Amino acid sequence: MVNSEAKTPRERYRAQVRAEIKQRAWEQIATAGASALSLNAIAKQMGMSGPALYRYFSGRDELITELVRDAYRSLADTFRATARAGADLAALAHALREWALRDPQRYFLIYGTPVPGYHAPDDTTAISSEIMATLLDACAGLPSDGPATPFEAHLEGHRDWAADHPAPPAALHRALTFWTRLHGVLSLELAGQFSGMDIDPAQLFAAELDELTGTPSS
Amino acid sequence: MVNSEAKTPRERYRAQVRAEIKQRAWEQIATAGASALSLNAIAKQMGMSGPALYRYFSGRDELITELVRDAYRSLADTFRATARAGADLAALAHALREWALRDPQRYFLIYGTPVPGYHAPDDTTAISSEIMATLLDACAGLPSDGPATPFEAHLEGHRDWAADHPAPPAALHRALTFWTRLHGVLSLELAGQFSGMDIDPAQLFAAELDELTGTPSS
DNA sequence: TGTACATCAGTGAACGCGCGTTCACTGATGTAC
DNA sequence: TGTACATCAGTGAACGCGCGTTCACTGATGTAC
Repeated sequence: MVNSEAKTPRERYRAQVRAEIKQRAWEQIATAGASALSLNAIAKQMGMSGPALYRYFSGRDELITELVRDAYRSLADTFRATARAGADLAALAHALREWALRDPQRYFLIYGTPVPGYHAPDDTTAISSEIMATLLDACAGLPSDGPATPFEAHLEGHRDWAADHPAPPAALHRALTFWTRLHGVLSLELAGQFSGMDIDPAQLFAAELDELTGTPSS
Repeated sequence: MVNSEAKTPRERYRAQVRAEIKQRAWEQIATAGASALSLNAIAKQMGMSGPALYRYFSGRDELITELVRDAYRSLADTFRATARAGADLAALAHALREWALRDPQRYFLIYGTPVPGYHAPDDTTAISSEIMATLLDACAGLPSDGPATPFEAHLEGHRDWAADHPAPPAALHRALTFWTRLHGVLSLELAGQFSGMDIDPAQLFAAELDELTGTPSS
């Protein structure tokens, strides 16, 4: 276990090729969506034969699973880094938006239309609750405005998710609305639903964010 | 043009088979998602050969386009009917939720992850703004709380969408947040994102709705 | 009412395609003595 | 330092599959006289 970073040239090469496969996969997803991801196409792009990829991934499913995991990890890391540098909701919101805009299909791979059959691997739910935990930390500090709502009463009983982060119902509520409202704007924006009407999605996003943080107008 | 409803037996039969094709297509989409829709599979289900379907649709694309159109029409009709029977936002919200829950994949076909290449046919945007118009009517009657926000100032200049429905910026704003917030909750619910944490999506939906209508607690 | 013809739904064979995946193999790279 | 061997990346052929789509055709249904 000592010096587990030490890689033989072969290991280094393997990691490098694996990385290139994933990168091509992302390009393909960005271009034609996740359902169009094809091992053979990736191999052709890399100037290799199709079966060669089976040295690096046991099959298409493992590759997709890996991409999903990486996407979650990337978002979780972005959140963590943002939170570390002064955790407030606005910063998290903008980090989220930038992350989503950088690669819309990556966002959709996580939060988009689910494929009825497919079930995400178990460890992604762990990363997902890590994201939630970061969000909860940022929500805990805020003043709770107004009395507890019926929904917060509902949350009172079931606050055992985001495991080691017990939080008051008001914070849970805010974290949830942060998530759903920003996702609402973001996903419709990325899907191009605002493109007909001339609305600036960034401003709608900002308006929703203002209402979440209590800032009347930034 | 007189009596355009009068159908010959052949026309009746054609319409019937067309309808069955679409119905099977919906079943297939509900089961395996839109990307898995296959003409041959539909034909097999109906006990016909693949090429037979080309009597009814010029190809796979036309079928999908038709399904998208029907989905928009269905939602627009639901909204219209709801609005006619006493238009308030809560009724529209519940109509939307029920419509989405009845067939999640139909909801996602419209508001879900877009396929990078595909562009919806033009007439769907017309139906889409019909939906928006209904929503705007329901928003117009509500009292505008508080002063105009920066976002509403932004809307002031560009309120020419939802064509013949000029509306004050406050109503536009409320219609947009109605849409994005409820979509936020709904799409995450339908995607199963709440399934890990034990939250009742219906209550979260209700909480968001309450905040939209100004009801402190229903 | 009966016959001749046109319309048209549906078939079966075929085309070309790309997919995921397996298998036996070649040849280069690394390891052990 | 040099030789013998093991490891392993990548190839090419092959399998079976399902897809969308075309085409020439059969046979039933409807239409016109």
